[in-house]
Amino acid sequence: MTEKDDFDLQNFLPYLLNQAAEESSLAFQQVYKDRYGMLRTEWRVLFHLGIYGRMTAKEIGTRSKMHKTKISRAVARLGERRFLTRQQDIKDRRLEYLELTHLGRTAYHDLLTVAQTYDNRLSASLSPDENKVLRQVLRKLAKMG
Amino acid sequence: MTEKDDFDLQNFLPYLLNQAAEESSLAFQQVYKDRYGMLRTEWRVLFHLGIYGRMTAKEIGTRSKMHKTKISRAVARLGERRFLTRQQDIKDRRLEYLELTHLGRTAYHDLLTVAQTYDNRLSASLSPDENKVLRQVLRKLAKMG
DNA sequence: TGTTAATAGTTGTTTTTGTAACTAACAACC
DNA sequence: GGTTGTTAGTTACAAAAACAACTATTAACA
Repeated sequence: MTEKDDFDLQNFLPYLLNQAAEESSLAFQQVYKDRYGMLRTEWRVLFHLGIYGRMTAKEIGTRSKMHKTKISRAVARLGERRFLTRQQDIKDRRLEYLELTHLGRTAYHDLLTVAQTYDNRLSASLSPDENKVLRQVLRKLAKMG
Repeated sequence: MTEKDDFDLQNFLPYLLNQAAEESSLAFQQVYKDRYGMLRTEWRVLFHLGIYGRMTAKEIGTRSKMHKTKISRAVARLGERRFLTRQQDIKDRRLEYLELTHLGRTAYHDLLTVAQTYDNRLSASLSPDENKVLRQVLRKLAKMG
């Protein structure tokens, strides 16, 4: 992409990434939305706790790069619906440890199965090399500024 | 990703794609926002008209897969700010042909330059093979269901 | 032609998100 | 110990997106 006139929106990386991201998450979104009435921020918090275990909102923020207000709201909603419990740290009362309840773990495992199936389906449409390169490059891009 | 316990959020394609998309569009977003007060939908419409020329809102929708209400509002705002003109089709008065004004073309060319520089910078951080595979795979993913 | 269906685009209302300002608790340091 | 600065998390308000219902116009066809 050096000539001005050659420019194609379909080759502009941020645009292309966005299209692929949107398209590829649509079907999964349908599941967590229809089955549990969750938003994207909410399944993300659920998965962070499901995968990495008990942690604070701050830690979720560091790992996911989501803004703290998003996390705060997602946690509040997941708490109301009994998907997680919140427990204040006694030493530092600003901190709250979040942990999935039985209900939360059940939802997590259910969605995990869906996610895995879904990811496998996406992977299957790509060659082994495409898969490897894609994930590797995406991780690189996700880290840049 | 076959074992349940192996699941890593950082390897789940929809999540990974979203992270990369968000990160990679941040700096560009800053430019069209700060320089022209535009939203994502607005620069997209601007680019569609800049690249492909005069067309209707419907055609933009088909090409971009954006919902018609988003397009309608983006067009309205770009019109108010004199970035484009709207001209009703005489044969079919439901249709309106959209076309960039001189002001619109100026903004388009300015942002195009930024986009190209930006895309080049992203490309430069990847190998030629990574670049090729990435774009090819993203286009494939953007088209699937 | 008259009635029904389809299409292009808009508007109104509700959800979500983004931003900034806020509270509560702790830390640092004089 | 009292001031000042930080940090974790929440809340309030403004901006944007999603969704559904709407208008105006054309197409289809009995």
